[in-house]
Amino acid sequence: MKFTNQRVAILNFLKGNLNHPAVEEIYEEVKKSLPRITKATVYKNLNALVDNGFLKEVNLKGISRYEAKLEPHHHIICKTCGKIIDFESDELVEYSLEIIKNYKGFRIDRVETTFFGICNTCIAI
Amino acid sequence: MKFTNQRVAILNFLKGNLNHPAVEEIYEEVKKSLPRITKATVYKNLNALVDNGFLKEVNLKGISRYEAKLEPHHHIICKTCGKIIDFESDELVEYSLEIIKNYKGFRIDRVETTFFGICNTCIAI
DNA sequence: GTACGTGCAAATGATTTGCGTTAAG
DNA sequence: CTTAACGCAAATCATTTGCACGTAC
Repeated sequence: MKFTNQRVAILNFLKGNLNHPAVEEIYEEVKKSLPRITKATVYKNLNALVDNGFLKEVNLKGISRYEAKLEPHHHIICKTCGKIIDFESDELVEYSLEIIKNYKGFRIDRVETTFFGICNTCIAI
Repeated sequence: MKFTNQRVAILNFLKGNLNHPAVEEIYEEVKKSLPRITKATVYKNLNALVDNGFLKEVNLKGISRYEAKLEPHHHIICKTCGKIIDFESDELVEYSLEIIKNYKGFRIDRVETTFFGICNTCIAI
């Protein structure tokens, strides 16, 4: 995989953004430094970066969102505004894998927990 | 909400199918008993049934899939063939909610764990 | 009887593809 | 130099919408 300017710009933007942005936002941001980039290029690069393990994809309501945080972790999602927050708990990962250990029929290699609720901002409104 | 023939047919099909089918499959199946039904109607009804709590939606790789199993449960997904298996563990639900209990900033009301791996069928191939 | 649902066709929106050109290694 | 990636436009695919007609309640 070649590390083109476009790819580096996308990676750098995502390394500094913990909000799990969707394609549109990534495109708008990267366009500031690379005005000739197209959305198709952003799509191709996001797919390549995910396939090569540089990014993780989170799908919410049919829309792909991306994060550069590669360590196993969990997500908390606000059902009202759609905000996604990372939540780290190795303890929860280990407990989940322990629970599934004796399940026959699958070789499990990854686990993720998703919490749903309402964030404080949306509660206040 | 009115319980039309179309809605009942969709609900009944999903109550007898644990494979989390996508819209296309639901449409093809329901069409057998209601040949004049359209895919738009299936979409509208699936949305209505989810909104009214008769179905749950599972999104995998940007495609919506549906299940009639309403109790909190977890999913095991085969990364190779995409098969989704239900996995019940009240213990895991409780443990997860206990872990998140002291997290400030969200009022959590639901949790789901997703396990990823390879199913025995795909391992054998 | 009336509001809600259906069927049809057309629109939308996210994502992908084909291809000639460009640049990374 | 050679191959992968870019940019552009067109295509694809899931899903939604508008509206006249039909039917559950």
